[in-house]
Amino acid sequence: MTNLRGGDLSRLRQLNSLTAIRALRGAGPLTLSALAERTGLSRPSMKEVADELMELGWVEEVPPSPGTMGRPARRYRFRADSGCLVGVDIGGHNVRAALSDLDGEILAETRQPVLPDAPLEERLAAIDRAVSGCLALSGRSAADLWTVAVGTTGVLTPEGRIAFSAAIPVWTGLDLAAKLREMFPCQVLIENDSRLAALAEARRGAAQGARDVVFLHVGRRMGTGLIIDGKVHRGFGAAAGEIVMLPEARWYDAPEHLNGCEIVPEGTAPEDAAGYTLAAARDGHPVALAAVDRYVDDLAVGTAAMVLVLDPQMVVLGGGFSRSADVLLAPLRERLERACIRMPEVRASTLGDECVVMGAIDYAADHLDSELFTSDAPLTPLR
Amino acid sequence: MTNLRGGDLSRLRQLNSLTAIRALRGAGPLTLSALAERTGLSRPSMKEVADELMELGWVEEVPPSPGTMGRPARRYRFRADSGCLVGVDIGGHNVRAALSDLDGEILAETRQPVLPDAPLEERLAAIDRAVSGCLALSGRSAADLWTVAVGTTGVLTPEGRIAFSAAIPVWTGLDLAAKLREMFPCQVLIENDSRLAALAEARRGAAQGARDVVFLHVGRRMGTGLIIDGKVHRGFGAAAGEIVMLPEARWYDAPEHLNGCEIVPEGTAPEDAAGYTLAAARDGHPVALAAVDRYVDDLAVGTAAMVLVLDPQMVVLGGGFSRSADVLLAPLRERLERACIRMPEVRASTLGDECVVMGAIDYAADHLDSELFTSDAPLTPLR
DNA sequence: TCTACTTACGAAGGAGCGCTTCATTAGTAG
DNA sequence: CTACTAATGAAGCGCTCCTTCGTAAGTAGA
Repeated sequence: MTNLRGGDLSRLRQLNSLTAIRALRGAGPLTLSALAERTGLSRPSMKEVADELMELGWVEEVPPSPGTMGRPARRYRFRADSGCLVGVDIGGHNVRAALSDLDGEILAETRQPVLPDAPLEERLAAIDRAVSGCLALSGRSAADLWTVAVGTTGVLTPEGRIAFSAAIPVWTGLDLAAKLREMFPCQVLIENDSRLAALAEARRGAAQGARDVVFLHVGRRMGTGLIIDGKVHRGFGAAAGEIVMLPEARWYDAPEHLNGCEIVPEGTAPEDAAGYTLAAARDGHPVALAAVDRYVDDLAVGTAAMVLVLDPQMVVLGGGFSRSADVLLAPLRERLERACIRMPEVRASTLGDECVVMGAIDYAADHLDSELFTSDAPLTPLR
Repeated sequence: MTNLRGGDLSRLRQLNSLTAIRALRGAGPLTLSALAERTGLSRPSMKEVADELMELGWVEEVPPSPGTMGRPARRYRFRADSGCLVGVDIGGHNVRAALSDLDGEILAETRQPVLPDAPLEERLAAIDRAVSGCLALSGRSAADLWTVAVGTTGVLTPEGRIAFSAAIPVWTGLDLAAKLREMFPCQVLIENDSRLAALAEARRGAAQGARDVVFLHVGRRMGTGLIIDGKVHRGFGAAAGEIVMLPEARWYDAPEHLNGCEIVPEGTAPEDAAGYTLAAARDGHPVALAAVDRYVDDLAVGTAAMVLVLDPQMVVLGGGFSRSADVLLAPLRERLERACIRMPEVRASTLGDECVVMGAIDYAADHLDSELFTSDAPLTPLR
């Protein structure tokens, strides 16, 4: 919209090349005729565009599909393998990474355990190992890396520093963007992990197709991610979604209802306490059920606030406790039904632990798309 | 982005024509050379484009500006007067309307008083009178109308029905979109009034330039409007911003602190009570100050919720009570400072009573822009 | 009033891109 | 082996934009 550049003839060719790439990315290999039909170009013109894209390395020919009437048509496909994207999830206990092709198709995944109080260097080394592992698994080299997108716990600054992280003490104050740019000689993107999880759910998970989504990370720590108009909403200072900080929203202490439930046996590890309560509730234990009730009471307040503010199409329940979504969903729906003007769909996450890395990859792919399709620069040759 | 249409040569011309129109709309009359420079086209090509736009009626020549060196250059301007937009604000006590040219420049304004409990027909007639008045004042006819954008109190449905209106009882359940389409043979848009006020503040008022804005309508009724990424956020069911419905946000009864303050003299009209308290607070009356304190305490809770959820660049205080913004801003800022992770700017509305009509006009202009600049259809001749 | 200077205008020639058309080629079906 | 189908490749056309250059219409100064 802000673009005030008029066009040259070459601009038209560029437009058509991009349209062709988009068509190929949307559907598998296509023949020239199919491409021409989809892009609205004539076949001869389409041929010329395709030749150019082949020469630049963006597109390649695949063997014609046999068994058709008439002369077999050439087929082209987008060379999604000519680069790769990496998504990283930096959590308290694990660093996860996944590698995908340029279409976001996942090719390799790794996980590196880290202690929450591990020193900075150790965690950064784990990131390095996780990414290297993905590259090795998929037979790629660092030179193939186009974009590394990282999701991390904590409050970020717009520039990619960690303003504050409760889960990873040494993280607070770190200029993560700078560190990562030292490590990876490619585009580096940083986002909050809940926001990336939200994106993943909106693209491949429970909220597929929805353009306005509220993602709730329910676990020992509460977090949220907002998708607005199909995009991650980060806010002016990259601090959107932090309603957990508002006492009246009753989120901050909500998990304590589950963690501190009196039926949890002495000596249970703190990270397993809530799971114990939720499991007991599933079995119908009255004390556990009461605890879950109090938990959902609190959870519903902050959730209703977000729903009333945003009127999203869907609310997705993710995070550790969402493994017990069957216990939580019904009472949450019931409370929201009473509190909200328009009741959104409420669903459980379908992506599980890989949620954040997938969101990171989607985030990287989005960024790539916007660079490709909104830039005025002509297409550059690929290696 | 979703557009998969490749381009013809004519598409290139269309692109360049639109670019030229946009350049002309952005800056006043321009010479051919200036236009060529801005659009990146060569002068001869620009000439051709300009000729075509003149022929179609989108652009006209203005007399060359004298007193320059060299041969005086032709100057062109966008014919913003070749159509007009109307914005309407349907409130409880008044129907306001404003008429603008296609650039959103306001040419006429009218106001029609209506009683809150007036029958439906009477209010619709007032709308008609308000719009006709604008047309008459500006010497236009209904045929010049391109778009009518209407802001109204109440909760809307996405289709333009009134789901519920507390301020205008007969409004509830009305298919306003259908009624208005009967009345006006042009594009009709309907939005919530607070959202349009928010848009106006973001475009011409206190929040100019900000892309993420929370607008608070503080008055006898509370309301909000959200601007996200520069656009009105309406939500999936057109019910965004209704946090007033959440008891924990403490908005619903907040005005009562001011209305019901004990220093308000017996017999004061209900609509003047809060103003009395606020005025007394400005004069330092301790009881009034305490009431204002309690009011802002409540106001800050819901506001903090929205700020924490969205992390906007700015919060704008509008509505009836914002006339006393000097009394409210400082304590509100103080509370938000404590509650929020990142403190947004907090400002008072600068547009006053015409806020909603202006927002309606901006809304109409946005709609027109998106129709113009994203459509694939070639430019049509203008009468 | 005349000349020099500045700036815009307009016509001519050229290059790039996409379109249509049509003969040719490479398969399958009987 | 022939008929049919569908893709290919080359030729010719038209449109849009570009560059270049001579001309026109003003101002500034002698």
